[in-house]
Amino acid sequence: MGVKERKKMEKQMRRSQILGAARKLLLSRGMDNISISKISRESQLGVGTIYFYYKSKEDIFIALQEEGLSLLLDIIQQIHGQKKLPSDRKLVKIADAYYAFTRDQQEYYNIINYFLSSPRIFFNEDQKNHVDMAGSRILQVIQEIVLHGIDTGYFNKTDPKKFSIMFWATLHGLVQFKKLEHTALHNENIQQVYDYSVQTMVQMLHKKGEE
Amino acid sequence: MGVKERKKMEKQMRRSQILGAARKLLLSRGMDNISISKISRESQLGVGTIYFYYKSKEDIFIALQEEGLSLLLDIIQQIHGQKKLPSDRKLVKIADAYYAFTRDQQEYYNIINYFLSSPRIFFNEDQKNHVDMAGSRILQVIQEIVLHGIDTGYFNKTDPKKFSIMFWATLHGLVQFKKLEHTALHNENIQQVYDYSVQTMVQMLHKKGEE
Amino acid sequence: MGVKERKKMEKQMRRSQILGAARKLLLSRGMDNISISKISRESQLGVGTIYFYYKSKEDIFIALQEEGLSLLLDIIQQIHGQKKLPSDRKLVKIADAYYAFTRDQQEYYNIINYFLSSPRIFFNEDQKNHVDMAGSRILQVIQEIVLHGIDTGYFNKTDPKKFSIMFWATLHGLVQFKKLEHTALHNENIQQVYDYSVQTMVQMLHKKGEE
Amino acid sequence: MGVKERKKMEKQMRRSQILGAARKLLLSRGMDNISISKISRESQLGVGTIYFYYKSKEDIFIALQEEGLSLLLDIIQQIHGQKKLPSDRKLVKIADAYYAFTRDQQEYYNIINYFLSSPRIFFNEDQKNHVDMAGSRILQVIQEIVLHGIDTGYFNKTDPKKFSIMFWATLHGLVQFKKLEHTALHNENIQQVYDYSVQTMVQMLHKKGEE
DNA sequence: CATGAATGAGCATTCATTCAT
DNA sequence: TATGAATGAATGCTCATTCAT
Repeated sequence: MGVKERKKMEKQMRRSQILGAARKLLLSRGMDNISISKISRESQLGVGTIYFYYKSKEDIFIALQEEGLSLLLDIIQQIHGQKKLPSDRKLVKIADAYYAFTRDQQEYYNIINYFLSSPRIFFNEDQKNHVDMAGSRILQVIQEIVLHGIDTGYFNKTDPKKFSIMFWATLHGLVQFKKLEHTALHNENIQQVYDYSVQTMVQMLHKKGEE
Repeated sequence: MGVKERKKMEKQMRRSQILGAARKLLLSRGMDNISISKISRESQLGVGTIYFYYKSKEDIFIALQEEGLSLLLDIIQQIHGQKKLPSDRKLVKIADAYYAFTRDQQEYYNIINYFLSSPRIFFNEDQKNHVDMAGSRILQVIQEIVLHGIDTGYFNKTDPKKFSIMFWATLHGLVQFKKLEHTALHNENIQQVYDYSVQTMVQMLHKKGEE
Repeated sequence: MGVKERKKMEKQMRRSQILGAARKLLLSRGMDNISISKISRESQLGVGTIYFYYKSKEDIFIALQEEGLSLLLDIIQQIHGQKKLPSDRKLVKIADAYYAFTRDQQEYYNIINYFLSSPRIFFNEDQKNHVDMAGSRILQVIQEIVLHGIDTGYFNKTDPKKFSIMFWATLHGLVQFKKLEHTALHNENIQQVYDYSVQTMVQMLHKKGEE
Repeated sequence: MGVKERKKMEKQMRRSQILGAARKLLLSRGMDNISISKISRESQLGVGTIYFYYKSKEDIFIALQEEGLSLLLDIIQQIHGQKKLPSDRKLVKIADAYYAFTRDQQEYYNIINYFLSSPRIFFNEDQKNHVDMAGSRILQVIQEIVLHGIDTGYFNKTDPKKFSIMFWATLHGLVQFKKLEHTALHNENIQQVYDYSVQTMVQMLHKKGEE
């Protein structure tokens, strides 16, 4: 019995050994520079071994993406959990947290972003469902906040689902514009635009005249 | 001098010959299927010749991106040029046109998106200035519309530049979410969210109570 | 002794378990898609276990070949057993049965064919005797029929062994030509050639003038 | 002009350099042991170079097969060209020549045989046509001989095409049985069976009674 | 007996790039 | 200028086999 458990532990360890190597490569060299043989070299494991634990390169990417998403989700849920915080503050804080995430966990952001924006289809139906559901949790949290704001009469009535998607898409789009700061955007500071946008969207939710 | 000019002309012709082949491959086979040797075959030019005119594959991509951007810019400017159209209608039409563009000119959209979402930095200083200016013109048009709306008292006062960037980023972000329609978005129709978002943003610009 | 016997039984069971998995893979996925690890997965046994019972992939193929041959032999013997059937009818029926076998049991046919047409020598002395005897039985049956035909004065005198080998080789060769039907054979229907050949060979056996 | 021709010559040389290496590997190690990288090593050329001259592994196989077929065809046509030889003697000589070919040019025989008997589909439609047409020439020669024999009243009337296919298939099948000589065939000498079969088939063609 | 983790050579193919002509 | 032959590293992935437990 102890044997079985140890085996299981070791298996877990190998998986994280592989993921560790992949993560290291991801963080140091970027998405386009990961290959199975590089992971093999980095992890000191044979290529066959990599394939024993992950049945394709995509599976490894998925695991990494899930890491990133769950990291982000944790942050967001931690904010969501602050019962005393009013709904609008929650949205602002979440937006800020996302901006910080894209800055501080750049490569995790990159990997999430990579799959979202690539025209290529990387994942089969199963994989897609698996991954996207993780991302869907984030949208759900925002939706819950909006819904709660509406229910308590704090926010105007609006389609909470549509609003949440717009909200998140706006943040997402703005972050991608960051690299245009000094060219197309003529030195307009993206972070300020980001703050402006968040504020604007949140104000939209507030009942006119009340405030 | 006549000689010099002819030489320059010929050089231009070769470049457009190459670009033509690349464009054909882009539109017919997609981004991931362009390689120098394929361009060589398609353009009836030697690989060496390709390299003489474009020093790397990325340079060709950049040129194609410019094409796509200028295509999009044309559409937008054509809308902008409709003097009789009120500012809010213009914004809606531009948004609709962009959505249509991402649908109908998918490969051009993909290549624009590719550079925008890639974590890598592709451009040297020269290329940056040269290329992104095309994208910047789009934002300028929107900005002009917003500004004109404010100046004529049609829109609320708001930072026109920041608003334009937000506006565009939202559209851009939403289009990228399209691929999540059936997973993370739980079958929420993105086009409807897109319309909702455009409407919402435009309404924000309108003076309260007036309309 | 009872223990020894049970051990032997269990060993047989394991072997047939492995063979069952291999057969399933053979019939469903074809020869080229069998690998030890696939057999391992299919049979619910560890790869090491497979190697314990069969010391190589080829050994498993040989076992499958035997299966196929014995399947074919059964069909042929069933025909041979029809006492009332005249010798010439038997030959025709056997030929037809073989043709049907190559069509309906394609993967068994493929594996038999594989060993027969491969330039490599797969068998060690042991395997040779063991395996080929199955094939040899088929020839014996034909030989018996021919011999009986001659003995009863139904057929001309000819070397029964040589004739049988020629008979079988012709069928075998023709089946292999099937894939040339639309190219080298210029749409000549192989089945018709097959029938023609069988008839021709059988007529050769008949006494001239009689019938 | 001289330059162009030399280039062409050099290109031819490279092709035969590659084919030479492939042939050498084929003859020394057998079909299953050829890989592009082995050809690359053997020919002292980079793998990329191989692919520059042959666009796939299959193309190389085809070239080799064509070599073999044309070798065989030459022999057969040389016999066919002997105007004085009666039709039956021609058939016997061709059969003998084929038997000798399978013995003396074993690896060429193996490669032809390999593709004929493999259940796998190696070639696309184009490649198949290309190759099989070469094989079809052999059958045509036999057919011509049979037809000529019939026309001159030397042979019985029979379907010349069907007969030719049967004739060749029988030879082909018998050669494949060679490896069973000491097992399934119980030491019956295949060459004798071969001779017996050829004689038998040729006699069938002769008018009864005349001879 | 039975396991299944680990291996690493091997596969066909693509590619951006160089360079002698 | 223009060519296209040559390169060889790189890719994702499979597989038969071994061996410590």
